[in-house]
Amino acid sequence: MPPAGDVAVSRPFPRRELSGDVAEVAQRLLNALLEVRGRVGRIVEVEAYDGETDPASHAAGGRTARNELMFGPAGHLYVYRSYGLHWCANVVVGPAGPARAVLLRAVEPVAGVEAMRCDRPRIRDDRSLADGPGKLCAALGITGADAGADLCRRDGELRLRRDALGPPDRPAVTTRVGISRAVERPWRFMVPGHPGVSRGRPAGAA
DNA sequence: CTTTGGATCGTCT
DNA sequence: GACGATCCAAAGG
Repeated sequence: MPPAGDVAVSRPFPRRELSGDVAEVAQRLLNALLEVRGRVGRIVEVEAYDGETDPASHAAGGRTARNELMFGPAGHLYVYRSYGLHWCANVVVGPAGPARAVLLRAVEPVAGVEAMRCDRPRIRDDRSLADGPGKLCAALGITGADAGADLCRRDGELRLRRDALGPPDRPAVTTRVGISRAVERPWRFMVPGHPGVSRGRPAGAA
């Protein structure tokens, strides 16, 4: 039996499932596999950002050089630098035009864990390797050089995959983390009961 | 367990 | 010139 998360028993994430209501697409991405040059994580926490209609989105102010990728076709990677220090990764949601995207906030490491530990030597507990949007990129090795990558290709260095484990029937939902506008929208989705979700407190919480 | 402050720089006002 | 879709270590209960 192959180990859980083995990309050999997975298939490309269908691009058509990455278009439509951004909150629904976000939930569809839960439990999908993200493979980056041999390292694999299972997506356990995401947030939806609804383009120019969403005051918390990077696209709220319209098209700029930074957010350009968000306006493009579904299935590509939008990467940005947070606080001048950390990389954060989004899956662009279709159709092209509205700048919808899903922020990947946490993955459970399932392959290439040695390489992740090697890149993050200060992390003692494997549960903390990728339980945050910046930590996820550090663990998987995602940087600005990966911006624009097509995650739905069979042969890419970065691939979004689906295995036998589908999205949860009833994902956990809260408001989004770390934002100051549109804080009331319940657009953070998590695999229920999973230990590997980020530490951030939802916006709008007491 | 929780809270706090520092790091650090591209982007847009 | 201000502000982040953050992380970490240190200090306090």
